[in-house]
Amino acid sequence: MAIKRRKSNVPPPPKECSVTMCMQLLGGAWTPNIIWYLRAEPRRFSELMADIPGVSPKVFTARLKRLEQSGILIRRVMPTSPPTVEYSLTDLGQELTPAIEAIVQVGHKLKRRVAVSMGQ
Amino acid sequence: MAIKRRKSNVPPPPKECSVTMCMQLLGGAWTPNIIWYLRAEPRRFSELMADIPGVSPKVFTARLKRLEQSGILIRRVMPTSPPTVEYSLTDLGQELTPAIEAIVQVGHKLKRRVAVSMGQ
DNA sequence: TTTTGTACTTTCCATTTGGAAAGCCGACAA
DNA sequence: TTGTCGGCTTTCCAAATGGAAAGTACAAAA
Repeated sequence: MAIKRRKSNVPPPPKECSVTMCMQLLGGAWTPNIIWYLRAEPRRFSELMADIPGVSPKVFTARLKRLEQSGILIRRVMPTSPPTVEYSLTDLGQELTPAIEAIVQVGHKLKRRVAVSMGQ
Repeated sequence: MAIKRRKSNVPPPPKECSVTMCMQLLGGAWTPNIIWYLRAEPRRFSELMADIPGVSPKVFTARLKRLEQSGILIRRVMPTSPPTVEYSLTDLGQELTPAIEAIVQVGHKLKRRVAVSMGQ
């Protein structure tokens, strides 16, 4: 029996994939965490790194650099001694916070699922 | 000059990182695309794979399996011949669609940024 | 009996990722 | 002159990732 292939009536299949483009930013280790900790206020390099235990300076600076180049965050060198560097989200970066909030929501439920399935 | 380390007054630092937990699901190649194409209606294996050009069957089934085991989607074998398999989002999976919509939004703007910077 | 269709699975391999550890730089304090 | 601080950078390496290509299983149609 032949099966008819249903045509998709899903809205617009994103042209040249916006999803993929944005996920190449968010995808690497620690990236969403950085945005999460910057969502309320600017934060310094060492503060942010302490917020996110486990990240190495190499990966951490790589992420910050990529996010800056993509216009998600801004890097400001403060005229202190020794110089300190402050990172903050741009408007574009702020648009990602609802995404990360939804991700956190689902993360919570995933944890409950695991907890429940381990409880029996 | 010593610099005072500002204490974070960001809300709750997610305990045992919900962000990271959920990103291990969403992180792999093609994962958000699968959710995107399932958000409106159930869809068959080969349909979904055609929706997402470039994905290999190996990676594709690996993603579907992981998403099923995490309770993001449901796999139903239909009593046809040859058997067909239909995938659909669970309620938990539906909670991810706002996240992916926000990601798409930012993806659009990233593309415009690139387009503009190439135009001059 | 051979072919077709659907949904995978397996093997192999190059590339990418990211962790650990150590080093670097300029300014200032001791 | 040596040490300290903040913010990185570099090197090395093991593990994870994902693509290509081929194979599998089962039922039905030809």
